[in-house]
Amino acid sequence: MWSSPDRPAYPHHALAAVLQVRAARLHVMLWQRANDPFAGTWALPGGPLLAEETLGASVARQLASKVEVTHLAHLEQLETRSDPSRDPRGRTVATAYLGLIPSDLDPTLPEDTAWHPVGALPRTAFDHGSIVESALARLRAKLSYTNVGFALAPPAFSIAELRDIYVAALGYEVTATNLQRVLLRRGVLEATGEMAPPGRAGGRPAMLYRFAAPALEVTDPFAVLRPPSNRRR
Amino acid sequence: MWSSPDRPAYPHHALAAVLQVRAARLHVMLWQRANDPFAGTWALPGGPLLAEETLGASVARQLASKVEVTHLAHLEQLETRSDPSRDPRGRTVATAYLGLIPSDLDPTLPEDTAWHPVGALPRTAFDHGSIVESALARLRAKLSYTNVGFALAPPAFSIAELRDIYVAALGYEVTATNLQRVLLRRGVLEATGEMAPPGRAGGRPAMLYRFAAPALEVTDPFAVLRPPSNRRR
DNA sequence: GCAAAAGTGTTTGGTCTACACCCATGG
DNA sequence: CCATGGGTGTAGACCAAACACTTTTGC
Repeated sequence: MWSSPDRPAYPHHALAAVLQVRAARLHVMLWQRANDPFAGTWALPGGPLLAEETLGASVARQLASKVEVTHLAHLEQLETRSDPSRDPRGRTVATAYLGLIPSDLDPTLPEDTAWHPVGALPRTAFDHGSIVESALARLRAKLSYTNVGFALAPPAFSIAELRDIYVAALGYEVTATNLQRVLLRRGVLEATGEMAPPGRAGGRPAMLYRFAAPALEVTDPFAVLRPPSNRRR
Repeated sequence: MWSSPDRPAYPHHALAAVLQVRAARLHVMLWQRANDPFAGTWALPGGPLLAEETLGASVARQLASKVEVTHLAHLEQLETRSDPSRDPRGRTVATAYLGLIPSDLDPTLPEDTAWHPVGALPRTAFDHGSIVESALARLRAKLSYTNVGFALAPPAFSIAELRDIYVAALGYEVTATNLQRVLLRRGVLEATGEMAPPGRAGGRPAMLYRFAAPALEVTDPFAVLRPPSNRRR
């Protein structure tokens, strides 16, 4: 390390707010601290940034002890927290990431780790509660103008299943009709050609869809103030 | 410091991409490095995070040596860069901020510091070129769905002047007519009641407007997938 | 045939773009 | 009274919300 009095150095942590829709509710993965400070409260998975890794690699490495990394369909940087008093033991800087896991996966978690509904968090450690809020806000915003849904949905799904995922993540009602039309028009979804078997009570079998792109894309970049159209030369 | 081999510590830098519209073009403030590495190239203002300050305070402090901090109408965190090789001298982590200065101000800069059009950057140091790109993307996105314009515009302005600012920042044409209507309908702008004197060539005098709120607000949060309206009970 | 569930047709409302036109000023 | 620039009126495109209606299944 090449720190000095006027170039002080601090341990840097990488944290992850990993979100998944489970049983029609959005959950966040937390682990329960055994030791002080904040013993007994719940914290985001994470840990120190090592010498030769980027923050992104660090988050992936730390999460590997919780879930298989291949289950993470999306990972993006959220924000960096630097309040000198955020850790009572001494100064740390922490960079938080948002991670998303498709709803069809159910990774086996370590003993101390569990899913918690984002609407009913237990007592949280450090500033982790407000980081979860940030993650939630980011996800909700991006569901509207990107295709992030791909990271919450299974590989194939009916529109009704997708609607349940969006409702859980957004926290308000969305109709299947409009969701289908918005996403199909934008080319975010495409039909697989398969059908889902009807439920036990009968009903028309649902067509199955998939997300057209397996990575994040901005699908509606300009809310307003669009660039001029080129219909006139 | 309480670092250890498995909790390594790194100097942490705070950087600022300060943008301003000058002469109808968007510029970024850069200073020219006198020493290696990257001697002669241009870098973002910034410096080490000190022991008792937050990143936000650090950016403000570092910028104070370049411009009066009161000139900064807006400052927000952008992203954190952690590539181990981003500084050839040794590992650093850097958190970049976006700063905005209204177009009517012309702070006197230090000798080594100058404004550069974002469309024609000189050779840049470290990863600072790509940080400027990030800042630009963030500003352009937020011009569309927030009132950030307040941080680029003077206290009062005609719609034509505001349009010139938006055109410079967005990089494409915007008509004064539509800009006025969009921003007035949303309540982002309000008339001051004053008029601008007509130009030397005559012409109808312009009404002067101001931004209704002096701080960042999200004015169009949901591009699509809006929550259901409550017009029916 | 009837209930259940999926999907389509259609209406309505809202918002933005584009462009024609009208207004207010200096020479 | 005409050129110059600012502002308004209005038509058209597009998009999404809402909701009625049709389709397809199990019983």
